[in-house]
Amino acid sequence: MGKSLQNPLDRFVEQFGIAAKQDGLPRIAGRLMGWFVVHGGPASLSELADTLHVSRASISTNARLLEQLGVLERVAVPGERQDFYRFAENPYARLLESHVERLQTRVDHLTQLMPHVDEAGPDAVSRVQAMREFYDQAISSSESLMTQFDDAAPRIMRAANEDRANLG
Amino acid sequence: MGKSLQNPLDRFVEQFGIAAKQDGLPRIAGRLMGWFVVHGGPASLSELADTLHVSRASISTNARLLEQLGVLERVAVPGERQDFYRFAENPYARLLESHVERLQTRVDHLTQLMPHVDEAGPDAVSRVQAMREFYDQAISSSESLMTQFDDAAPRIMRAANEDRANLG
DNA sequence: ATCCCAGTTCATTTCAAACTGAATATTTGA
DNA sequence: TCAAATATTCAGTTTGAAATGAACTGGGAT
Repeated sequence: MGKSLQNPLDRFVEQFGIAAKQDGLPRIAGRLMGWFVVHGGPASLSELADTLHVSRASISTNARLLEQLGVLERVAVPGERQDFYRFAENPYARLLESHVERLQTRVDHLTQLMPHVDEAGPDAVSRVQAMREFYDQAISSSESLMTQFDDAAPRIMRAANEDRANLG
Repeated sequence: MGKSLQNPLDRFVEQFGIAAKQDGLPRIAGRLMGWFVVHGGPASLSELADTLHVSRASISTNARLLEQLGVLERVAVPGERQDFYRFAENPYARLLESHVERLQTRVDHLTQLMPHVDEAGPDAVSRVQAMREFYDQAISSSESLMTQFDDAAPRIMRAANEDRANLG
């Protein structure tokens, strides 16, 4: 028998797991993300393994993956030896960044292709150019969306200024 | 021995196959799409099975999938019994539409969650709202991008006007 | 009416990725 | 330095989706 899908919170976590697979992430990564959206954290690995009913190894791997993506952050809890993770304050800019990177590699592939595509005829050239334009626009669009969610940009500028000051 | 990755055109097709997997499509669907971007078509199923070295069954299934997504179109070739596919004139608006649909189901999940999330505390409420806002913005962004690639929009408006005229 | 050709469907196989348990490494505290 | 607690890594297993071959269906042509 499967777990109760009655509880709306648990159901959401599972829905997120399914959704994750649709954009190429492991199911557990999605469930973790869903759990943290709801519960926030901080939570230890053992805790998570326990409540999501998966091995500690999977939790470890996938939590680090989400950390890479900027969705989770590792935090220390005073008097505790375990690692704790919590939902990042604002993961959205980072998520868009990863998305843009994926789009960019597509553009790179198209760029590599362009010098050779005329072999396939003039229509091929325009098809490839059209597709390249599409991805370029998609990137611009995502980048401008990023600025709306990016509270890191000001911080970066501040840091750069401080660096400059420290050099003098 | 793998196929020669020397030929830039073939390499591109394979790159597209890999990329497809990253957003949840079968590899063959990606390779098909890549092939059509370059070669345009029309091409018959047998032809495609032959040049991509996959079974006719797979080609059939995946070509129809891409037809669903608006990437390929079935065309008749005079004096030929076989079905032919070609790259759609402008698949990009359709692709964005599918993308928006996926985002929308996420929003739906969040909406279902909202009436129950206060159980998890006030922070949970704001986390969920923040995420919902993010997806809403992403949808708007994709929709406005759609209009740039949508040559159907004018057609729709024209149709609407004609409908109105016919009602009088 | 029958044969042939092409597309689809379906049961089975293949394969890659996810997940796991156990072993290893690392960190902390005594 | 050792022991305990925790995290990571890795080899093996499981799982599920993708791909296949064969059977089935339909639609023309002869």
